[in-house]
Amino acid sequence: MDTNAVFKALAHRERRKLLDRLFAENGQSLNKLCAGLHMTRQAVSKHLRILERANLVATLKRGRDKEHYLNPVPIHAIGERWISKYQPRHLGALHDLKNRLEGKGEKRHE
Amino acid sequence: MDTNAVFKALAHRERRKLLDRLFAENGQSLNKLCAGLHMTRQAVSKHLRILERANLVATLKRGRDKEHYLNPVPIHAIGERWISKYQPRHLGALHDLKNRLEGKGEKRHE
DNA sequence: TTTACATGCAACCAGTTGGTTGCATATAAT
DNA sequence: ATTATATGCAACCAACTGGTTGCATGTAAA
Repeated sequence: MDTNAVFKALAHRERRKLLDRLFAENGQSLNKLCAGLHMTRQAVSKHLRILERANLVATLKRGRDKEHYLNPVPIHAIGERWISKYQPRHLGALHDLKNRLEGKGEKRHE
Repeated sequence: MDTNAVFKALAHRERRKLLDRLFAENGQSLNKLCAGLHMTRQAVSKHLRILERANLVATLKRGRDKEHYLNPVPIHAIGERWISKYQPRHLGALHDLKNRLEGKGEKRHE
């Protein structure tokens, strides 16, 4: 998985909004996804291509529409490998702090 | 919290590497953090400022050194509000899929 | 077969990003 | 006091990003 592509894809409000919309209703067409976004269809298309390259959405051409489907796997992977690393895993922040002060090692990722 | 600033700050390999380094050893000085990165100290300083503005690192001037401390809170917040939303929360992917097919609503964030 | 609609593609452009170099400043060490 | 070290600041620059417009193409509807 291209972690960098995923982070870069997530680093834009409108793209996160698009994911949000697909989460709410999967399989929407380009035109449908454009509604309410303050930019041209072509701009939205570019954003969707970025999400697609990051493997966050998959597409399916059906008739003259292009359906967009959310793929949660890369987000899950980032959560697992990246986010959870920085979080208290056991009994809250105090326990975590204690671990750090004791110098206990942690697995590193990426 | 400025979610966008955090995502943008994370959308760069070297900046994630810097967080990694601070996770491994907190409180490092600018010079120490430069070691092994293929760019000038000034560039690293810029990256650190971006992390600082996103509230991902806090700094403390001590003598002629500037110490950098990791702040895991924004990452935690993103994990809570953003990442976990896209993840199976209960008994694995099948359960999650079942929920979606049943059209159960989920809280939305941002 | 026309006409309308959904999308694709390419050129272009302004603003941002990510890096550099050069110099200034502040603190520590000799 | 002098020298060395750690950092700060500003100007500059190439490359990338995020948007536009204009036109082409493919599919559905009348």
